[in-house]
Amino acid sequence: MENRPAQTDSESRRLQSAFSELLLAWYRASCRKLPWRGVEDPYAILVSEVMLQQTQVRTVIPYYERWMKRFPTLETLAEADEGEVLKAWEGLGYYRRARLLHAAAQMVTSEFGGRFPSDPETIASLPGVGPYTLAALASIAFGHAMPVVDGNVIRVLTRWFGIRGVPSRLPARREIAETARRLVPREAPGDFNQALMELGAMVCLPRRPCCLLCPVRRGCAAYAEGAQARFPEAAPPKAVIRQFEYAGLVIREGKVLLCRRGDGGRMERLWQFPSVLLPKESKKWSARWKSKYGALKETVPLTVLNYSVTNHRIRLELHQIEKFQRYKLPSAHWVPLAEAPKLAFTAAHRKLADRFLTGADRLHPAEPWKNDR
DNA sequence: AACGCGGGGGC
DNA sequence: GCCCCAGCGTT
Repeated sequence: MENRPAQTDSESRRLQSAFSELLLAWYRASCRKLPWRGVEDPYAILVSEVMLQQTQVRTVIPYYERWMKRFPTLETLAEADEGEVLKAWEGLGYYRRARLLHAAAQMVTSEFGGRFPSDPETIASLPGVGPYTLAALASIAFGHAMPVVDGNVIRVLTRWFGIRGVPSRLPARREIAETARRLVPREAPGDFNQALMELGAMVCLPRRPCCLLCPVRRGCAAYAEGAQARFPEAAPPKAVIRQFEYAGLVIREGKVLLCRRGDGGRMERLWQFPSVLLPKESKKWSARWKSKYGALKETVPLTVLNYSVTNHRIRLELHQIEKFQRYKLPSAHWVPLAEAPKLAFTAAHRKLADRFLTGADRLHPAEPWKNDR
């Protein structure tokens, strides 16, 4: 199957040469005003690009504003401690991004004397900077003609050029990358790249694209065939894994028992209530909880919360534990209630904390039990 | 080359 | 409910 537009070759070439100019003109006339648009500081651009990895603009905006207020320069970020960095990222997800961004700031400070590198190879060596972020930084901040390929670009190019195949697989991926490379102009590559992404975000939508508003609908293979919905080809969905989490709320003497998640696995270094994760719903959860944290008595069910982590669907039950005997505390700490809001929680446990920790010292403090100290 | 990783928004 | 999102690092 040929991957090219439905027009003749000469017609196709003519339309392709007009593609960049029409797209740029559209972008300059009607792009959104975003907090990082028009910014020249490479650090600020890096922050925005890392936040925008797999995260929608709408979600990123408030985080970006707060972040730049708290860490206005590369140095302030480099000097910050990890807890504060994670707190600023709390709720944004993919928490590894925050730690890699932190590491990148420290690397620029320590290895490049605080001067942000401008050559692509050095930019690529920064933690958390992959092919996309490299191209975005290089083109937007430094004017290098490097092609960005993100979800928006994949959708626009597969539709316009009628590129078949699942984009995450090599044949289609290679063709998309090559197409993007051919299109990116020497002049204003940063604007062009942003224009391509803006088109994908505002016009060439995953479902119900607004083709009548599209500046480049002439020449679009999918539009010509009415086949917008077939591009890009979807990969088979991943199986959903169901899990059941049981968390305990233990409060005593104005302190709450909290755990910090370890390295590796998900949501590294974030805080949560002590909990166990089981593959099945079970009334015997407390036995598992006991072997992990300590003996418990007189539990009171408080609430149920459903949430998801990638392809895991988790039903989370929170139980108040009135009597608790600690004998294992691998990663658990007694945290003063006033300190809990300052810690970075996972989103699900943050919801529990906001609901059950505020003013909790005035409720039912758990009682000492047995020889617990 | 495939997989794991968050959370929210839109329909 | 399901799909998607300005991807990256690891295996």
